[in-house]
Amino acid sequence: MTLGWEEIRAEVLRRIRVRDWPPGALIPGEEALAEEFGVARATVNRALTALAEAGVIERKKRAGTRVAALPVRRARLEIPVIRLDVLGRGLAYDFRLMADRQVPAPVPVAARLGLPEGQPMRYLETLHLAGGLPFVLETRWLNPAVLPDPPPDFAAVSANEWLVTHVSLVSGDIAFTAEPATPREAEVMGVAPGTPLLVAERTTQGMAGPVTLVRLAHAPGHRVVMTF
Amino acid sequence: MTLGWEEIRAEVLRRIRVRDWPPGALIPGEEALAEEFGVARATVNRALTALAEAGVIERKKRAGTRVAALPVRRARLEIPVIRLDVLGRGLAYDFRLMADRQVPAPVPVAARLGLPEGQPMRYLETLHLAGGLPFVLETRWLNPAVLPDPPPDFAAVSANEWLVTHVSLVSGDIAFTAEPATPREAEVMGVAPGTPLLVAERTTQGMAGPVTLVRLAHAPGHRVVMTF
DNA sequence: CCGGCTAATATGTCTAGACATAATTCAAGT
DNA sequence: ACTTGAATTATGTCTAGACATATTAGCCGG
Repeated sequence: MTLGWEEIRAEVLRRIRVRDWPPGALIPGEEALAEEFGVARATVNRALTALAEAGVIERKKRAGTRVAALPVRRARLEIPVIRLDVLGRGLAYDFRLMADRQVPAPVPVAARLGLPEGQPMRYLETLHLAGGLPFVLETRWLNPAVLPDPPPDFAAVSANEWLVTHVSLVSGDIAFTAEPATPREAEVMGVAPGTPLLVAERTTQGMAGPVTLVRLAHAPGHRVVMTF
Repeated sequence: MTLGWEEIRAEVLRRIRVRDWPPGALIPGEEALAEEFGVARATVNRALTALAEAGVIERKKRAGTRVAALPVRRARLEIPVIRLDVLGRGLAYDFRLMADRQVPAPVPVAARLGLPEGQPMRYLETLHLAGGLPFVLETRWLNPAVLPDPPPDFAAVSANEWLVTHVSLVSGDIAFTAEPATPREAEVMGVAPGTPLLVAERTTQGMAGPVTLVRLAHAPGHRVVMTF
């Protein structure tokens, strides 16, 4: 039986786990491991590269490879389109466009996106429903420069989904916070004002500049789950 | 100038972004791309493998490579040890061990970890401080089977940090929720009961079974930030 | 028309060898 | 002592070719 790179990764990981190679220790070079396992150096390299990406080891040219002393655990969050998220929970999906206006960007919004203050923006408020009940209230500021002419009908396709399929998003970030429901959120979602809501705030940048700032206020009890 | 795999990845990504290759479309095979870019197939493979890991494309043997129709955006969360998280914010770190008891596992805890009900467990309550102010209240159930004899002094090293460096964690998950501060949390953290708190609940499994279930209640206003 | 076998094909992985690059060590030279 | 530069070394990447594996398309017999 001949070894593949995944088996080598597993074996190296095992030795780290049983503290054969304790945190901070230097592990043998690729050449030595290749000989030990009877494979080409490239195969060892593939395995170690994968472990480095996972944060288990740290590699430096000339200095060699060492076991990460304080392994940074990385969790991956897959952010699906809201519709698929709901369907994935076995619930019926629907949404309602609650507001759609052209408004000058308020200062905090403009600042977050790096746009001039007062720049006209599309403001959208969409309530996503799961099984007929409020699931997420989406409050979105959209840079109209990214929209085609004529603009899409966000009452037919949710802005969430239209953007994913029609705009090339380059980078962005998400921040999760716990916030008391605003009066508006309380009213729309049918909860008491001040109820703790899990809020995700996302900004995204496209190729041609800032695209959107969106606040997703999740219904009480919502859990965002990640595995590592 | 000769092309490397990162440049090929960038070029393929560019073509996807400008919709040269729209979502759902089949892109040329590795052989064809290799010829076009004047590199070996392995180099193209390296580039495409990276894009597939990022969720931009989907690859299947025989069927070829196609642009992901609904690109699932993946965000990565790096979970540092709390001490480093605080120091990284430029604040002084300290912690206080508020409780340390041996208690039979309550049903929900035992169930979440897959341990028999009533199993004796170590219960730890640690308040982490940033700049002298409450930062996180850590409520931890720890499987004593993973502890050495004699057990470490969690008043000297926080359980959070001791576990990372001394126990090989194999897998686990994190869930974020927004919850009203319990009376205990309100008292310890100096906030009004019911204040929305961002709560992270983590379970981790080691090689020799379940390790710990921990609830991290973050001070109001805490943001968990991820980039993608 | 359908089920199953077979051949074709694109990706997945491996090898052996080469050169590139970064980082460290150590020897000069000022 | 301090700086500069060259040799060394481990990882990073690339090549050309090979075989492995999954999946599909098509053929063929019932």
